[in-house]
Amino acid sequence: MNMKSFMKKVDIEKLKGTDFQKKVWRVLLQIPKGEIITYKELAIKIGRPRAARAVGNAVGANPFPIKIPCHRVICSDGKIGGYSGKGGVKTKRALLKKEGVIML
DNA sequence: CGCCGAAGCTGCC
DNA sequence: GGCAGCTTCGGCG
Repeated sequence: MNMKSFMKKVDIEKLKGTDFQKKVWRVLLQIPKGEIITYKELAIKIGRPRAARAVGNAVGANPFPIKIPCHRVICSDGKIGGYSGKGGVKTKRALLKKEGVIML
C-alpha cells in the first residue's frame, strides 16, 4: 500500500497545537463520512469525558476547519453546537446536509 | 419541555 | 493567575 494515499488529509502532528488538540483532531479525521459524533463522545474518546467544552475549543481552534470535519461534531442533544469557523452554524448545517446527515 | 445556574477542562492574554 | 468558550447535567416551574 502506498503511504501517500493514506495521507490524503493534513498531518496534525506536523501542525502546531497541544497534545490535547492533536488528539481531538485525530479523532475528527478518523470519523467516517456521513457519521457524526457529540462533543461528549469525543471527549470520552480522547480520555477526558468531562472536557466536552475543552474539546469544542480544540476543534474550533484547528488550523484547517475545512480539512477537519469539525462540522461532524454536534451537541449531545443531537443539535448543532456552534461553529467559530466561517459562516457560523449556518455553514455547519450546510456541510452536514452535504455529507448526508439530515437533522430532525 | 424550556430556562437558569453550576461544574470540570483547555488555551491564551 | 484569571477569564472565556463549538458543552453537559440537574433542578425547577
